[in-house]
Amino acid sequence: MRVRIEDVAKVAGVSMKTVSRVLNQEPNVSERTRKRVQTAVEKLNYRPLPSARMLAGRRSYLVAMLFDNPSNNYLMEVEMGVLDACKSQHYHLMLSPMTYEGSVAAAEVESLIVQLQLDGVVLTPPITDDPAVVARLKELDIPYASVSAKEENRKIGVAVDEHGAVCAMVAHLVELGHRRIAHIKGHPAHGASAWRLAGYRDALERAGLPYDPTLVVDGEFSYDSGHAATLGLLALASRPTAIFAANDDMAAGAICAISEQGLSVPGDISVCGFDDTPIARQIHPALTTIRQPTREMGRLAALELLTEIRNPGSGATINVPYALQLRRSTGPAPAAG
Amino acid sequence: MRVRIEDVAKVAGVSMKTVSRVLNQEPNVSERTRKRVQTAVEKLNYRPLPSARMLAGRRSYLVAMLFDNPSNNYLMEVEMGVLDACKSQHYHLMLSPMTYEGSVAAAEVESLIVQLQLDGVVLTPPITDDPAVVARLKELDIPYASVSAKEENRKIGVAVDEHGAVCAMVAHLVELGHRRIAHIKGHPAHGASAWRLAGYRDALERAGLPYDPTLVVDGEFSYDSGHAATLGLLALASRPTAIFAANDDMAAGAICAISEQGLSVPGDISVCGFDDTPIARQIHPALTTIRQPTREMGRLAALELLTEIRNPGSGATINVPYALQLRRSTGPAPAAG
DNA sequence: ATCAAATTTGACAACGCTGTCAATTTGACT
DNA sequence: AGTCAAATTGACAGCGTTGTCAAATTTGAT
Repeated sequence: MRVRIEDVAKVAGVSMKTVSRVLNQEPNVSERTRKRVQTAVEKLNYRPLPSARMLAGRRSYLVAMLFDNPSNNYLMEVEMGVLDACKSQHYHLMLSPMTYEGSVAAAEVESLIVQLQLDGVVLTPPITDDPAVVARLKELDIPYASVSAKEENRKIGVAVDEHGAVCAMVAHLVELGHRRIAHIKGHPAHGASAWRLAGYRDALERAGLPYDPTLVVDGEFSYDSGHAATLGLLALASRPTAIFAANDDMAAGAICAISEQGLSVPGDISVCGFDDTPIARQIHPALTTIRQPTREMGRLAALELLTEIRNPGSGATINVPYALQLRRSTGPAPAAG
Repeated sequence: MRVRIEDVAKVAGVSMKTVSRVLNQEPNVSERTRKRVQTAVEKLNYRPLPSARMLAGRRSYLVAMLFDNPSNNYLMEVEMGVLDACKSQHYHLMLSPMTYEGSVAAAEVESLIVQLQLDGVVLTPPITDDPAVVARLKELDIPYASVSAKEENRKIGVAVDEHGAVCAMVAHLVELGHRRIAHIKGHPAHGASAWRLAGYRDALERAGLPYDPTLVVDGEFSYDSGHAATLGLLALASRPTAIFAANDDMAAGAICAISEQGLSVPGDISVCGFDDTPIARQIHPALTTIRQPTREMGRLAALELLTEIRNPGSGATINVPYALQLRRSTGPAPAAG
């Protein structure tokens, strides 16, 4: 049979509550009784039952990860990192797909938190920047950590210097001699789209190149949107010699569109992406892109969250490094025509 | 404030116990009251508090999904399905990546089960066919469901008729006039590899075509292995006119290898895969492949597991349908040379 | 020795749910 | 209508722990 706190109390000759005090390192226990209780605990090899403490106490030792699937790959990587962190601190993870937007999502989040007594929440894009959800989280005063949130929504979490990364990428294209560099934007709901566009503009300016609005087209992070956007770009009177897509999927779509038009990558047009998802290595030519340590980001975000839970006010935002992955899809600009 | 079962009971006009019955799918509740309770649950957005049920019942209402990452995409789809099923029955999911093989994995599984008091386990390939893990699970006498396990390891779970699917695929190639059809095998640890090979052989036989061992080459489900295997095939004195790869990643590698050699798909060689992962639509030409309802499979496997937990002996294996996805990577065989 | 204040301890009621078992309703058959 | 068994529902007592608050003990100042 299971050893209960009552049994320990009997052996130690004290009340249940006193045993509980010792176990939870509460103050106001004399050294003598503390010793006695500890001896009894060891003798009986007693371990408190988690569910009973959760029920009686306040903490659930439960953390949720909220997501609205941006990409299976990305998500799985982040998830693995979060899982790592939770495991190391004896916390458990709840996964919660959010299929709705705005107020519906906010209500859903609230019920999750309240009903499961969550100790904290990990947010992944694009939920990181859903104003209703973030506002609700603040109202409920529950700790949350974000992965790649916009600056204004980011208190605790992890982020890469996307702006710097994009600048480095564009600088790489400029170095190869490109002067007409197009950009396919990401989905407007993602903070990343804005950063990447801003990085593109700044890099152009830094290189002394003009900003040409006709070279900046809409996309929404999907393969198809990249394909369609590129077709538009190719129809331009004066074609770009390089395309920087806001993510790899769109870059893959761009490469396909270019090939279909009988042009070569990178011979006629260089293409680069962002994220270094597996697809970057699985298309032809392999994609030049930017790698972020996705899994590590999940791990660090969760770690900061747990720190904050344990010690309110101590969580922070961590910056992780990006890395330019040069592959075959970028090359020297064709001789000016 | 938190919604309790008592509140739901009040709204539905029944007792707490009846609400509990509905939540746990217990028998002996009239359809009318069940509906009424469900409405109240939804209206209040109620979710049972895990620790309270664990404490009161003897179960943990916790199920784990064991995996040794075959592919992020596949895994995430299955996971979403499992999550669906769990949510509908008010169960919770534990994710457990298994990085080791054999006895280490078995020990890890055991400690998971014992420490978390798991009620059941969902197995995904290739763990479904890890003899040590399966044996331990049986010893511990804990319910488990498998997704696409080999027949001998499959008691409860879900599977597609892979053999039939492969036959259909090969028949499609034969219909297009192909006579020299190669096969790139999958990773030997996966049951799927064997089924797909068997399906290939049987389909050949059915079509009255000879089985040529030189046209069957090793692969391990990765893009690179498909690429390498294809190079070997192209170097053959008498090239195949079609390649059936055991999964999409390898098929993508095959297409890339063929293009690199200056040949065209499907003009010179047709290529087809298996799984219909996103990459199938993101390469050029789009891949003819076989789609299995991955997410639904996760859902059904979990559902069967929960059925078995609730009512030992009642879980079963479910067969789900496959679908041939015809795209641009297969076409008529080139005129015989 | 006395009393107030500070410290230490304990009794007991939650916490939110399910198991048990008894009460009630339903329905099939006289 | 009347009977009895089966199906459905409800009352209530735990499950093992912690929070609350009052009781007991110790301490320190006179």
